[in-house]
Amino acid sequence: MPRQRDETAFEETQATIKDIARQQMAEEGTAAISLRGIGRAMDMTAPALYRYYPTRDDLITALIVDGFNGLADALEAADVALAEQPLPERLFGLLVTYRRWASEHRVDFQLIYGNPIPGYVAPREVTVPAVVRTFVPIVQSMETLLQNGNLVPQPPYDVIPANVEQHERDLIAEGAYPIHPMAYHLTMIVWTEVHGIIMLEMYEHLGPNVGDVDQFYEAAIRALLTTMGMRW
Amino acid sequence: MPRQRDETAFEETQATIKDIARQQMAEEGTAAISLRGIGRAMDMTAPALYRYYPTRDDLITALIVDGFNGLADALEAADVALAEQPLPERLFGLLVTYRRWASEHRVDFQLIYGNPIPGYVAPREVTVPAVVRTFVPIVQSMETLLQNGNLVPQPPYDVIPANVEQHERDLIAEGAYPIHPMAYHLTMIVWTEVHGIIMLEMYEHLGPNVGDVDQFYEAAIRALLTTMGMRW
DNA sequence: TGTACATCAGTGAACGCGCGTTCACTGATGTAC
DNA sequence: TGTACATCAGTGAACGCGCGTTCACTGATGTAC
Repeated sequence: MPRQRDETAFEETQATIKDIARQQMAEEGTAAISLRGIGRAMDMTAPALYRYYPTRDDLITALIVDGFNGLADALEAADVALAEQPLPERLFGLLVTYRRWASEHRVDFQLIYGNPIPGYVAPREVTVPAVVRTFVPIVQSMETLLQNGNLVPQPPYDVIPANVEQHERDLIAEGAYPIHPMAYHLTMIVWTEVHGIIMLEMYEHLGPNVGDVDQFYEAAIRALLTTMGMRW
Repeated sequence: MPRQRDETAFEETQATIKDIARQQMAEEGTAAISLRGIGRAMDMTAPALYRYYPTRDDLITALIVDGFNGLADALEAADVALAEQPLPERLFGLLVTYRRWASEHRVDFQLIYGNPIPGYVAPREVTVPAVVRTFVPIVQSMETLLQNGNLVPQPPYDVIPANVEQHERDLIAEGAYPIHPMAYHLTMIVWTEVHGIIMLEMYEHLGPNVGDVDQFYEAAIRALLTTMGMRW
């Protein structure tokens, strides 16, 4: 056999490329990602990068997948770490982790949930399964809470609007992931509040208004869960 | 006197430039704004545009200011239109207007609250007063509700976290805009939920999950206000 | 143990492109006399 | 009523730049014999 390529070194270089890309995005915005720029920062010529990613868009896709997986990993790890906690605190801990991950990985979060990069379209077959992973721990936690009676939906959260309920039922049936629509629905409500705070914070709109975002976040989420019917 | 420039025509051309810029952004993303592209669409050469905006960044700033003012105008108009309604429905109507404006002016909303355009920094002295205008109707409505006893903060929303309350008090004192911190605080909580739904919807993350976003939004906001202590 | 060579990672020049901006200019137009 | 001219809007060529991508190549390296 003739000379073979060193898979370890190859993957390390791929990782370096992604790291520098993330660094670039952190400095200049997610749209500023450029192969020539990465090459410059790596003391390599741009064409050399084509050995590692066939195209700029493939690099972006890899970064997006990493993003979703990073978030999912963080949530799954937190879920394990919180296993000893009472169930309500465990869900709360997951939500705190969600925001912490976002603020520690600003670029990845923007890549995943912010404006798309101009001229780039994420391939759905890659991203959809990645998104699902980030939902599972939270939805599952909500489902367990409902089953165990730690969360007893209170008015007006005990009623799901008709169209929404139908849609959520269909989704659950399609996905063959057996949970109660209420678990799904309450997750959606919490998720939107979580995202609102995170995104406003990320673009500097919330900090100036509330000062201590940590405190604001925890109070808002606890209040929301409480009024939904959480028994702490 | 020699020939003078036609102010009306001048402003019309400025407006056309902005319209086409918005159209371009709608098609290619907010970052895709380009003077050459606008020129092309207007059957004009790019340098001609420099008569109307001294620089690309000035055009973007003009678009951002238009955005904030458009949202503020819509809210103020809605506030007037809802004057006959009971106070709680009036606030609710404002919040519905907020989201409707966002979905009818996606580009402007992204420009205002989404990822910043790479290489562009909004001048704060221009944007800050513009943002304030969009808050006033909602905060004022919240304040009136509190004063009239239509909104009686319920636990756990009746307590503002210490640091947050201090910050909000300071802001109110600075701005010399006399409202109760609770009005400000409850506005922040509602505002973050509103934004979470809008931003997730805008980037296609919410629709696939709940189907009927109108219904989801209205139920979520009504539930939030109700659990805060609104007496409809 | 020594040598030929397949395969590797990376280079450097070049392609065509679009961008913001500058500059000297052209031709139209309306006012002043 | 006719003409000179200041000012206008817009043009076209050019600047320097950075981008993604292609291509033919170079030199290193490790394996096979």
